[in-house]
Amino acid sequence: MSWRKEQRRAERGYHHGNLKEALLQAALGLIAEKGAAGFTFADAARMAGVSPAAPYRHFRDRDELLSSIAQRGFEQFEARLTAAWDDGRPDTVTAFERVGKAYLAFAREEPAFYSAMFESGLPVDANPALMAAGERAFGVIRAAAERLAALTPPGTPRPPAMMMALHIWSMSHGVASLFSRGDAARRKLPMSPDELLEAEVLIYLRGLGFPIERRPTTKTAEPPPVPPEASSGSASSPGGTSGPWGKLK
Amino acid sequence: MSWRKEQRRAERGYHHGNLKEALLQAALGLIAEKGAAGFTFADAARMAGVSPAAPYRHFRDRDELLSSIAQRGFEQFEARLTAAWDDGRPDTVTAFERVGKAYLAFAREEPAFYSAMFESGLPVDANPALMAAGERAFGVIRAAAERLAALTPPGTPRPPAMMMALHIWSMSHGVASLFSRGDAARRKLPMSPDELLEAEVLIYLRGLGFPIERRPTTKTAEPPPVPPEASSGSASSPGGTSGPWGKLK
DNA sequence: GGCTCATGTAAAAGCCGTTCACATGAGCTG
DNA sequence: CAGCTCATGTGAACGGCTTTTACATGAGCC
Repeated sequence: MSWRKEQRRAERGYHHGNLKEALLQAALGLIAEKGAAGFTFADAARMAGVSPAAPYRHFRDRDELLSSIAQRGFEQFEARLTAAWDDGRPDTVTAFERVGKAYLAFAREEPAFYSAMFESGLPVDANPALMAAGERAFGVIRAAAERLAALTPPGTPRPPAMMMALHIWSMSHGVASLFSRGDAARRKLPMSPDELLEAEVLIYLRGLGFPIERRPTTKTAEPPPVPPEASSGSASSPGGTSGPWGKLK
Repeated sequence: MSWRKEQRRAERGYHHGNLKEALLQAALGLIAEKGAAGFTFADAARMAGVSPAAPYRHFRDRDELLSSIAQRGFEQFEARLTAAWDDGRPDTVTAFERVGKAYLAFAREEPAFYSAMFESGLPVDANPALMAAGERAFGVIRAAAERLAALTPPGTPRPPAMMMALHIWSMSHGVASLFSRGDAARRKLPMSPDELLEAEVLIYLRGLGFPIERRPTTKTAEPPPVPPEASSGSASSPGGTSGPWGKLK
């Protein structure tokens, strides 16, 4: 019955060699499976083949492991947002849209990180490193908003970039939390979360004075804001998703 | 040492008389204090002065108690949104703004309910009654969006009301989750969550073609969209909060 | 007055987080 | 290579939580 543990130990010796990393990986899998709340320190230890007390050599407590994962999550999040922004290429609005998509994609594809980052109830402000990592991720959005704000058409007042960034963040986060995760994703929607967010952002930008076309067919001087690869996984809108609400009504 | 328990029992007899309600109230307080994750079935029992097994006579398990609270929360949420909407009085845009404010106010003033509703990780779709209650609350936003959509100025295409409702919901939820709750509320912001959401919604509506003034001073035919009572608790914008971004920049 | 059944209790099993004394062996030092 | 040290892992134990089970109580009804 317990030969398994002996076997494990025979395979790897008394010392694990890379327990910290193994625990992080195990936790990541467990959180993805059962959520940040359901994740268990003991389970992670079991999965790594060590005793329940072993993790305490690498993390002060369960929360510190969770924080470590959240921090890694923010770092990967920042990297993905930065890649999506691509310094505003090929044009600012297109890149901006891509950042929003990347936000949703991250929430969808990295549920464990997302969960640790936003749904674990961790005291963010108690951990400076964690807060800084989150700040850096938000910095990508803010930088993009700054570039976008500088682009407001002449004649229209220039919105504060910080406010724009906070608006975009709240839209992305709202859509991700409500429609792009877990059970909520199964809600009946007239459009995909990606399309929903895209329309939302485009309408918002038009409200700021940006010349966004109202229908997929009519175009302005700017190139179409959605690159081809972004249409993957989208069930509706065969006419394209470049307008604020595609072919809907 | 244990005379307390005896005393309790002496006060109320062997049977509690209203344990279910007492447990719900106790849980509400505990969740407000320590979050939905930190709340404990045993604690609620202790607070009600009964043994740890007693709650099982009224709730299948801890999750069912949590679900009950979430359901009540959605009902109160719906009531508050309905009151804020006030059937679109005195004008549609004003009432619409008030609904957004009510969303944030609920998140702020009823942290326990909000926590159970949106942060507890409950399997919403597994509980039809809970899902229905949530649907009814969202119905208020949808109804408001329908009225607003019917008001789009002539010449501009009419947006799908459902999409508008989802957009408004995601904005409200995003702002509430990120800036209006717990530690996140302590983040340094250039404006209050209320102002942030108000500006966001107004810019969005302008993007849909609604004639929203760009500055507090310039007015259109519609009355100012913010009633006096809404400015309470707002630290900045002495010039009023009626413009999409007040006196900022 | 006596029955019944909803409601509460005590005890126990199984899990988890956390701590502590102790075991192991990797790597340095001479 | 011998021996020492210290990081890393173990086992046992404590208290707390959830949930189940057998038993106790007494409110309401005939």
